[in-house]
Amino acid sequence: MHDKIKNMEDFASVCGISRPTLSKYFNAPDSVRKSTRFKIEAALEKFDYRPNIYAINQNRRQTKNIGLVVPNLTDPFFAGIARTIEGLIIDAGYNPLLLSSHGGPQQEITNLESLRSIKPAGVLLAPLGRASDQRRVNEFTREVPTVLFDANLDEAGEAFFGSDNNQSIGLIVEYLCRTGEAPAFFEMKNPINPNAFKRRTAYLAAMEKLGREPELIQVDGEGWNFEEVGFLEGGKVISDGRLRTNTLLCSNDRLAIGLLSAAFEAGLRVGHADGCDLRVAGHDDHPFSRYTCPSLTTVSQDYAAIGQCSVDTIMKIIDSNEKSPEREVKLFEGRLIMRGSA
Amino acid sequence: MHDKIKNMEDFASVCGISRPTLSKYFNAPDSVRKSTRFKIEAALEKFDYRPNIYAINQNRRQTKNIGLVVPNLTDPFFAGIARTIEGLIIDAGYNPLLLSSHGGPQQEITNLESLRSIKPAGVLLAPLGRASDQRRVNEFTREVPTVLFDANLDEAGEAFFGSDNNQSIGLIVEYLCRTGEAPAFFEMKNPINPNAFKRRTAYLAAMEKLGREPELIQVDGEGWNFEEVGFLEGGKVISDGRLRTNTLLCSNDRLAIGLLSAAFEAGLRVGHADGCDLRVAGHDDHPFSRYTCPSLTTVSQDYAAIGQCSVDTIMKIIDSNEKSPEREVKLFEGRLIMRGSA
DNA sequence: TATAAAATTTTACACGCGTAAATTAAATAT
DNA sequence: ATATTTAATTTACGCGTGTAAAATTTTATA
Repeated sequence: MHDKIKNMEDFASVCGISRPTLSKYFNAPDSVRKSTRFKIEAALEKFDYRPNIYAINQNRRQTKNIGLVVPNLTDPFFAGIARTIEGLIIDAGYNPLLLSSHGGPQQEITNLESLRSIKPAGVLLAPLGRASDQRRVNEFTREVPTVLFDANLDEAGEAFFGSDNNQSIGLIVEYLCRTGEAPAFFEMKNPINPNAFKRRTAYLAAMEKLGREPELIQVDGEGWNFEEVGFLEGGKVISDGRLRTNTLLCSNDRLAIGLLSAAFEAGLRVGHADGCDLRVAGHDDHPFSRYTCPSLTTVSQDYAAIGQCSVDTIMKIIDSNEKSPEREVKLFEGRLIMRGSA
Repeated sequence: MHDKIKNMEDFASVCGISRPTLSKYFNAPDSVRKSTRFKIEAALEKFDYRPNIYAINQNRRQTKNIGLVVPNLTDPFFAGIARTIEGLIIDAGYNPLLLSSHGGPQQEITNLESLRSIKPAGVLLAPLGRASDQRRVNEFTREVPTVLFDANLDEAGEAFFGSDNNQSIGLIVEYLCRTGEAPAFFEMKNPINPNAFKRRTAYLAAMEKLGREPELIQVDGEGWNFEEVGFLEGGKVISDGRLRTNTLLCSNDRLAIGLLSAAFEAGLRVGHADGCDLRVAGHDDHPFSRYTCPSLTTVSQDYAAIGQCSVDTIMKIIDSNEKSPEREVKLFEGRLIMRGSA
């Protein structure tokens, strides 16, 4: 049996080359002579050695770590985005570290703190939004190159990429108005997510543009348990007879999912077919929205593009090694997903 | 302004004590004299210093890292479990590292490899199951203290904690038989998850015990997109008139969610009320199962207990610093969650 | 083939901390 | 108050790597 390889020194000697050359190889295999590269790779076959990641990162100017913080991994929507972005980070040759804030501003800060101790080359942050501790998030983004996505925070980070709520809400409002009664807007009174405000504003603008009378149905409810809010408060709205239109546009799919459940229990038929009592639409194209009863008409966000753009940008910042003079903001268009509910 | 604190040496000098004493403090604040502790904490207020995590881990015999690998974070069920366990790991004074295998055996091995380079004190692994590369997983568990949960693998790891499928399936089969027609068992022909086999067997045993004729409805479909399988194949089963009973027990909630959607589109009324065409039950108490139409009757798994037990056990192994002679296996009972669908 | 230039490898030092062993200080017993 | 025990602190060394600068080898040019 071979001797135990304990460190790069040992491995260098069985390769027949010096340790620093090995170090070069591991950082960029093509940076060593082809003949030495073959020697190294032959030895790698025979011995099982891998560089100590702690020793590496202690000495590198920069780690190869990229932090990825999402507001809530329990939401399959964010879980899906996280997965996509993870893949992009790996493709870029970096090591993603996924953290969830679990809906809490304290956890969000804790995540950033623990990322800081890992000295990441950059961070992709989907902040909680309104609930975020803006001061401390800002503090963090001044120290670590950060790109925000999904939810914007005032002047935090080097760039922001998200959805164009004006366009996407406009799209579905236009569709709903064209195919039936004008929609009322169903949302939480005090939404956590800043996109919620944007969508409310976008709804009002879209209705005005179409010459329709807007109607906001703002319900109670705190926290991130949107389905429950949609179910409980939606149920009240239905039973109280507060609906003045047969069409509801929900601020997001999760509210819509709860609302659909409430409508079902109230015996209402939801859909655009003849004989239906109610049309319900959502926003986000949540993974589950295909399997609601009826399936949910919604607007999808272009998360392939948002993810790609976020990763490209953080890479550019890392490579250029300097803060860009101005904060880049780019919004991507949504796509109408027509299904059974509206 | 203060001088920049670059390392523990610098910080020790502004504290007025030696560096090794500081090191002791950071590893266990109570292990230093109270007077020196006050000195340190006063300095911590004034200066912002935190030990370099890479230097720490390079020198410690053991890191404080615990790997946590789940088969698929996109599934809110696992996302919820992961969150629970993460909290328990933090409470135990360790640092959780969450990785998802995204349903792929290759990714699972990649996750274990990347965990190994982090030299974790222990790993909690919910394996893919049948799809796992058992040989390589086993290899890993021989090198790193590992506790399996959710899905068992033959003799891998120091312990396994999961649900007692016999008990839980028995529970719901008994309930369904008692309150209506005996259930057929709806599942995938080639399920990925080993729990699926256990549940099938448990169903057969439960039916036999009750003196009923079992019926397996095994549908095509690959991968982890269970809702889609439930929807597409469930739809076929319904339209082909292959149902000989009005009661279906699904191998898991996600299949049931898809099936409910298919039943809805087929115009079937699902539920246990008069005039309903079909009863559908699931297994797992998936976070969404409350909001299906109708809400899903299911069996909840005791994940608080499974998580707690898994964490306690890995801690015990880490503390005792030795592999226990025999592999511990413990199964927890499920609880019937009665809702509208059955 | 000799020479210059470029690429590669080696030398030498640094990184920031953990920890065993030695020393010193505090607590307890006499 | 002194001797003894125990706890806290310091000395001294090592961990496994990155990297600048020096030395060497290879390649290109004449």
